[in-house]
Amino acid sequence: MKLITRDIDYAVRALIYMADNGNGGTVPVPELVDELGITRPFLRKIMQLLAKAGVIESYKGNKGGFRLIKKPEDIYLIDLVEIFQGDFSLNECFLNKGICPNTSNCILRSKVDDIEEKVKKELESIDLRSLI
Amino acid sequence: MKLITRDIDYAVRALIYMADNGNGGTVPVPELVDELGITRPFLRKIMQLLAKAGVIESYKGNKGGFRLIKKPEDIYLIDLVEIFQGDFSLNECFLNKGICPNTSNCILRSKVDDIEEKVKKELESIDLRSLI
DNA sequence: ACAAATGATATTAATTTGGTATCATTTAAA
DNA sequence: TTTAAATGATACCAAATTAATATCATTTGT
Repeated sequence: MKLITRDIDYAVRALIYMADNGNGGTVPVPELVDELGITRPFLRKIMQLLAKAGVIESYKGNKGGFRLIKKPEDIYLIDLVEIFQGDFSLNECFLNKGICPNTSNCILRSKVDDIEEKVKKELESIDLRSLI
Repeated sequence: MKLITRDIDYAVRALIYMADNGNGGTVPVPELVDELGITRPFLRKIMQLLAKAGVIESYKGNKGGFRLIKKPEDIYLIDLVEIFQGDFSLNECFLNKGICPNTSNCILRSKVDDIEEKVKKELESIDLRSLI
């Protein structure tokens, strides 16, 4: 089971590179591809998502690229997890689409919910700055 | 991201049913199928794995079935997770098969490792008895 | 002998994840 | 004003994982 999927991992690398090397200006995807060794089309998709989510902003056209909007210390791992995976959840009920007549299993759910809360708090406490 | 996959969920239901209704004797798969609404071939595979792992034991032939070996209070959620998913790990390095020249990302790894440890401790603290 | 069970294993189907391709649009600069 | 270099949007494809099925051999109580 992966907590950090490949797109999140790549997003972290890209954002860290931008924080370190952007100097307030834009960084184009081809530069990130060269520096990070991530394939271009996949990284483009990742950058587009980050832009939609308001973590970076895009500049189209020649000499365009992406620029960090938020400060690294204001970007949390939980944000990236939710951008790429939707609402964070370790839990899910399998029995017949949600109506669970099985009390014992609902205990399982609630225990997993507790774990989920703790993991979420951890992810909320890790900001990009602390990863540089 | 799922912490509890379908096979683990089904295993929990089956084991709880056996603990509640087995009375020390064997419970055949067809009975579990009727009671739990899980498909037969899938449940058989799950039971075989649990038997190989030493959580239950099997009796072949007519009037055969499966019987709990361990007491419910000695079966932990971490055991079931590892039976069906292998060693528990939330972590993985993506960059070029492991040799990671990127210090910043190794910080990410170590932070995720910390979270993993905490989740593992939680899973080690939940036994089947507490789910009944 | 037979029916009812598991053992072992191969196969298929569905879902998710990872990755690619294409074309339109925008923009700086020669 | 043309061109090259970039992103936007979106559709598509491939690989991996997860979920489920199918089949046949073996065992065992009656």
